[in-house]
Amino acid sequence: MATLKDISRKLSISVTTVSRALNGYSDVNEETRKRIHQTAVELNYRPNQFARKLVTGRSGLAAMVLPDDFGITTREIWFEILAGLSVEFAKHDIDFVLKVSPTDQIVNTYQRLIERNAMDGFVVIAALPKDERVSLLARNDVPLVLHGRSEQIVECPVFDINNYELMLQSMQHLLELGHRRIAFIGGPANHGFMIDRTRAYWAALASGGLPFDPDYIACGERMTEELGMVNSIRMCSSGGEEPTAFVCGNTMIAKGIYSAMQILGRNIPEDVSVVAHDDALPEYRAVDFRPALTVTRAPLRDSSRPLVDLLVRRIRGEPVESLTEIQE
Amino acid sequence: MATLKDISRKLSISVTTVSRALNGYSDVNEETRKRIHQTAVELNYRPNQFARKLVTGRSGLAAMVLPDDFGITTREIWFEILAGLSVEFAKHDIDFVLKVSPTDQIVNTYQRLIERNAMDGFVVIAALPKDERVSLLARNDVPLVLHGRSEQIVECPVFDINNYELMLQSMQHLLELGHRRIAFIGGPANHGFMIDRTRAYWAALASGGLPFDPDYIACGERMTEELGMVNSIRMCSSGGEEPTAFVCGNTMIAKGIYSAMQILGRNIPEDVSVVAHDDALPEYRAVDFRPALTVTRAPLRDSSRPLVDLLVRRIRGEPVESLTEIQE
DNA sequence: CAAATTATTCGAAACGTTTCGGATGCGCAA
DNA sequence: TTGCGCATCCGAAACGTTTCGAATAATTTG
Repeated sequence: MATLKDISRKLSISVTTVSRALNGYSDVNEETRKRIHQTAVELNYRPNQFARKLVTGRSGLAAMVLPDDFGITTREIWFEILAGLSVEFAKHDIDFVLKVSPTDQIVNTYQRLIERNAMDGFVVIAALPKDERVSLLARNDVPLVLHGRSEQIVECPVFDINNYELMLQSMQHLLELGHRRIAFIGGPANHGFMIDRTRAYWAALASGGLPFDPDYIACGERMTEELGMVNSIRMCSSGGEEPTAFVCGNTMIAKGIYSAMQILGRNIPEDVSVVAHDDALPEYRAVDFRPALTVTRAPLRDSSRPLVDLLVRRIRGEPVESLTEIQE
Repeated sequence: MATLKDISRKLSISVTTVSRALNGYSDVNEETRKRIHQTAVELNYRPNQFARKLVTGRSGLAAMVLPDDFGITTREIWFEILAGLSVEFAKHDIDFVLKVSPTDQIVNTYQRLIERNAMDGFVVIAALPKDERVSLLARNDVPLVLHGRSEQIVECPVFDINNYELMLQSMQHLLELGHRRIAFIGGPANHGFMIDRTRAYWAALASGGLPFDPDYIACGERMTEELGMVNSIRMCSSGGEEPTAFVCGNTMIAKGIYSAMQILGRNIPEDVSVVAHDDALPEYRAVDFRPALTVTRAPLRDSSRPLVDLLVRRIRGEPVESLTEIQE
């Protein structure tokens, strides 16, 4: 592998100047810079990341730690997130490392990673209102970016979607269609996004002059087809009045409801309407539902880029105040 | 972060000795070694990977590059593989980096990674008989481990299952049950494992004195439920004689066949038998099939460890001849 | 007892960068 | 002429480790 020294020798120019030329400093003559660039290409020079890290403190590595039981979501969704992050980080010349850890060891894993000091930053998905991972990282001054808002007042960039607003939209849509019994099948109750959506659900009901029926809301640790299926069947066969519409936390839940309705012999959209938040996968895209599914969109794919951008800017030292982004 | 120098200073022992003590060299007194270890713990010392890399050439990083269209398999399967690798590499103190690349850029991605010289090794899954990735890595002397055999004579460790033998078992099982019309729904025709299985399929037919009917074999780039569904329906409704048994490339294909048979009103196992190779996911485990699915087992989960072990040993410089492992 | 061996320790160089603090030469104003 | 500012370049130190070669002291061997 060619090194700075090789270029320096070949051109009889000091290593310093070569380094500064390649890094775009202004105190090197345009002429020399050109020659240096040229020989760099000729010799197929690639900077040694490790030498660089040694002196700058940057490693060109970012990581995500995830639980081996998938936490709130599914393999497919995780993969989608991972793939997106990998691609986006690559654009910034950062290698993306994946750590899978037993669920009860997550914090330890972070601890070890922090101590080793080998990661430039972390992506934390599905932050809890009070999140131990977040406070640990923040305490140690390790850059991180959050998906989902956290109550803690930590200085870190956050990317989120406006869950309250999106939920409100879904509800209003259904209310306008004349629905009076609207069920909500969401996700894990303790997560920020679920709290926001539930608040919006209440608010919409209230604005429509409708009562809140606790039987019409379902939470679950994992937002899967199964969750949608099981809960919609329960709601439709409890003997009480059946809901005429469902709002779902994601499209997989909607898929589950579609199956359930088929089993129960209900027709969509004649007997029951289904709307969902489309955060999911191409295969689950709303357009592929028969009959079509109404959605509020904010696909996961689209969140990788803002997440990575925010983290990179944080790593570069931009002030955190400027680094919160809410997608409407 | 504490460094060797900190320990050295605190104990008035040279950096050299501290380093050698910590790395388990034999030329340091047991007594001093103990003291050094102790202060290392006290100071919470962690070796700086980058300094180490700079001098040893090892980075503590291993990577896998995968296509953004998932190649032959699905998100779930990829995730399962990734998770397994991450866990296993962690045991060897190696960080696992994930690179997702546009399918037509895969080789370029490898090229860049090789040039940067930042990875200790690579895992290559689903090697083709003549695989450009493999030859590129091998040519550049980069350690890699292969899942699936490659025709090329490259010096690299290989982990594989005995596809020929497993297929033979499945077929013999069905032949013993008296089946005469056995269909095979496999995977991508150009892959080594598929070639082996097809050979075994032929051999088994021949040994049972049965003719080979090209309508009874189906290949497909992606081994999904859909593949199983579409092809089994086609085979059962082509007008000709229907197969009485299916052998599947994996359990997802089997799942698709189960659905198809339900749609067509065929009963398993009365009307048709299904056996599969169980390489897949916990949710697709054979025991969960109703009625039960007969399988030859070699789950993906179990392959992470041998893959990682082989790669690590290769990186450490063990001779390659000893590094091929075929699971029966 | 001298010589050879062994056990233990260490100094210094090396890995490939970045960066601080000058150095040099030149043109230009005073 | 002197002094200043500017453009351009460079030497040397530093980052934290590993490792080669040698030094020292202790022990064994002949």
